[in-house]
Amino acid sequence: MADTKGARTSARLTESMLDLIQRHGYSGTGLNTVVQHAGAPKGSLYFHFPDGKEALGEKAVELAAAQLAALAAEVTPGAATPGAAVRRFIEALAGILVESDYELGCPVSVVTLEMGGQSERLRTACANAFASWIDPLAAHLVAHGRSAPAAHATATAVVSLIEGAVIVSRAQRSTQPLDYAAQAVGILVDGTP
Amino acid sequence: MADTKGARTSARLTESMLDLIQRHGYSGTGLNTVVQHAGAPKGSLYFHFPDGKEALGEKAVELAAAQLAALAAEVTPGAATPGAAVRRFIEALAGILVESDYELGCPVSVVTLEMGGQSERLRTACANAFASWIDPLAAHLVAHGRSAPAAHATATAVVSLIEGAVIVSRAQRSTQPLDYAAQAVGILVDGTP
DNA sequence: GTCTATACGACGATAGAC
DNA sequence: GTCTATCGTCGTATAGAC
Repeated sequence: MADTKGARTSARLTESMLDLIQRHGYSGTGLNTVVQHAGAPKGSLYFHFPDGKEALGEKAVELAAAQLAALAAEVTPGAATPGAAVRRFIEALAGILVESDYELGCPVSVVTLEMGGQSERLRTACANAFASWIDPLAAHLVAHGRSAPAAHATATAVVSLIEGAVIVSRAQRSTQPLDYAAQAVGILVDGTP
Repeated sequence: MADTKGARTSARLTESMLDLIQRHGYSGTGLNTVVQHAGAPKGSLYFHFPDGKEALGEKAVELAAAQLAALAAEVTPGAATPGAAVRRFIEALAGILVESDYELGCPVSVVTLEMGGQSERLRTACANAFASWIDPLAAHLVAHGRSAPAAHATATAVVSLIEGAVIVSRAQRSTQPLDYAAQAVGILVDGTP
């Protein structure tokens, strides 16, 4: 079971990195804090992540992408229209934001803004994370009759809108911007207010 | 002219802080780097900003708000519709992004995400910055016949959309997400694709 | 108003024992 | 695989001369 335990330590480190990035950003998150938060042995960090902080950040971004995809899969089935599905997703995000007392922001956004110009590895990870949200949504819109180019454009705008609304909501400590984003999504995706 | 020189030093420090926050985030920007970038005497920092980094960050956020308002005032007059005005603004942002080789992100977004949960002072400064963009846009929409609540909702969504599109554009090193945002703004604001 | 010097902690990362 | 100890650097902030 040595591998299993090692894998769990690695996973806990990644989860802690993700949680702390959401709260304090990438540069604001120290590796000492990460191992402490994970309850992991400090000496194990560079065993599991020989490339150091950058590799850990990359895994955290990938985990964030997977977690939000899972949230979408959990919350959207049964929605009447694509727009309704997206609005359910936005409501779920608003719930997370309120539960955390507006301390959780999007880790992909903040890593993009802090490290996009300095680490090609992290910038690519963030670009892939955004694509992992845009592409399935675009495919869903195509399945509902949109042309592929229009679907891609709309899906990109919807992801951008949600991303921005999370930030404005956090700044204002209110879910109002997310609510307005949900309204706008109805117009953009379903064509009805 | 002692005051004038002091004021210029203070202004240069604020401008440098703003520039560096856009590139490396708040935590990633060291005060040593700021004074060096500003060509300012190191000993002068805590004379002009007795409250230290937090005060400097606050001024940088306020400067960012003013600079983007000035950009809007420069670029939007003469537009046929409110949506066309916003689209001109988005094109200007895309130009800045390309000229900087995708190194400049929104300082308000990144400060919100990094420090919103830790510094009430910075969180408030960011909320005020967002409001300073939302409120005039909402007023403009009211002047074009919208009801006040609808105008506020649409203006908030538009600012969120632009904010998010800047981030996604930076991650993808492409202005495409901003272009799609401009299309979506046409639908949301003017009601025509 | 600005200077130099420095306090003091946290940072990421590494070495070598076990 | 994990431990402790530590390296060198950089961070913010302060002190006291001028």
